[in-house]
Amino acid sequence: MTSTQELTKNQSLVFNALARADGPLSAYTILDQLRGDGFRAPLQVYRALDKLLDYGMIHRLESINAFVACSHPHSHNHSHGMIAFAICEKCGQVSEFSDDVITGRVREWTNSNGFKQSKTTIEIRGLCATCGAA
Amino acid sequence: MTSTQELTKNQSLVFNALARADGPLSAYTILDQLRGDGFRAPLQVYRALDKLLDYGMIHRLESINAFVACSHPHSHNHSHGMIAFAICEKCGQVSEFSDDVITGRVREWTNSNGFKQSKTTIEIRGLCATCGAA
DNA sequence: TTTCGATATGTGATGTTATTACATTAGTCA
DNA sequence: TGACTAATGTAATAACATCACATATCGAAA
Ligand SMILES: [Zn+2]
Ligand SMILES: [Zn+2]
Ligand SMILES: [Zn+2]
Ligand SMILES: [Zn+2]
Repeated sequence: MTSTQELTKNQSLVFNALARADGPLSAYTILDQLRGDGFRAPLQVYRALDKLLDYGMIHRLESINAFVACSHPHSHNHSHGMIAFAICEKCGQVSEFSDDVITGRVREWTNSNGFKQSKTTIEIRGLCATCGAA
Repeated sequence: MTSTQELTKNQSLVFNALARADGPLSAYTILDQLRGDGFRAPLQVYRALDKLLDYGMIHRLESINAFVACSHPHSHNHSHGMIAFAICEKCGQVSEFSDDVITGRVREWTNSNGFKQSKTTIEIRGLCATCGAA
């Protein structure tokens, strides 16, 4: 499979739920939203999420146990660096960005410590500009 | 309270469990270790963990739902920057470090985006030097 | 076209992590 | 003492995730 996927029925349903949401969703929230489409069990959601993560179409936010559609439309890969997420704890808005300096510093640390990195999580929690101004 | 704490009985028990462990522990693993000391319920552990987190004596590893004693002995605060963790997925070893450049870049992003940061998670998962060599 | 293997799906049960709600106990300080 | 706060005990429940097993779908090889 290439980076542009032919999604299965369940994968499409889960991806569309995330794509139309205005923020991250938990697996169980997705399940509830898709009950009308025949979803009955958590595993139907988790299996689709796993594939979508593989394909790079969504991200998992470790610090809030939730999932979000990738905000880089039509380019479902981040080959050039680690991704950071800024998560608003009030409205749920998630901003995704990549910073080469951060990526480089992490690589320097892992290289000089012999650590073989497989996945890196960078999540900033706080208040977005809108919510912080209120 | 200052940064050097007089811990309560439960807080001491939980902290000591983490301090003597060779890696991160889940709340329920701590609970099981402390049953002999009279612990019966998860809340006894979670309440102690919350306080120890407040005091900066332990850290929560969001990506593995586990807790680890701070590896900076006798200086339970990290006032000068964000902390990153390198977590070995084979042996569980956790290395804690702080990088001013990373901290600075995150601050630059939040400042220029009006984002009011409250807590930042940086977790690198992979294989430590020992496990990666095997 | 039949057979086979790989992938996807359906479903119930179970495992793991964390919180709510309420009662009780222990220290602190007018 | 009485009033207040912090800490603790306990049961129940909520929230998140996986296991085990059965069934279905699809494409390639024979
Ligand atoms: Zn993305
Ligand atoms: Zn917001
Ligand atoms: Zn620390
Ligand atoms: Zn290791």
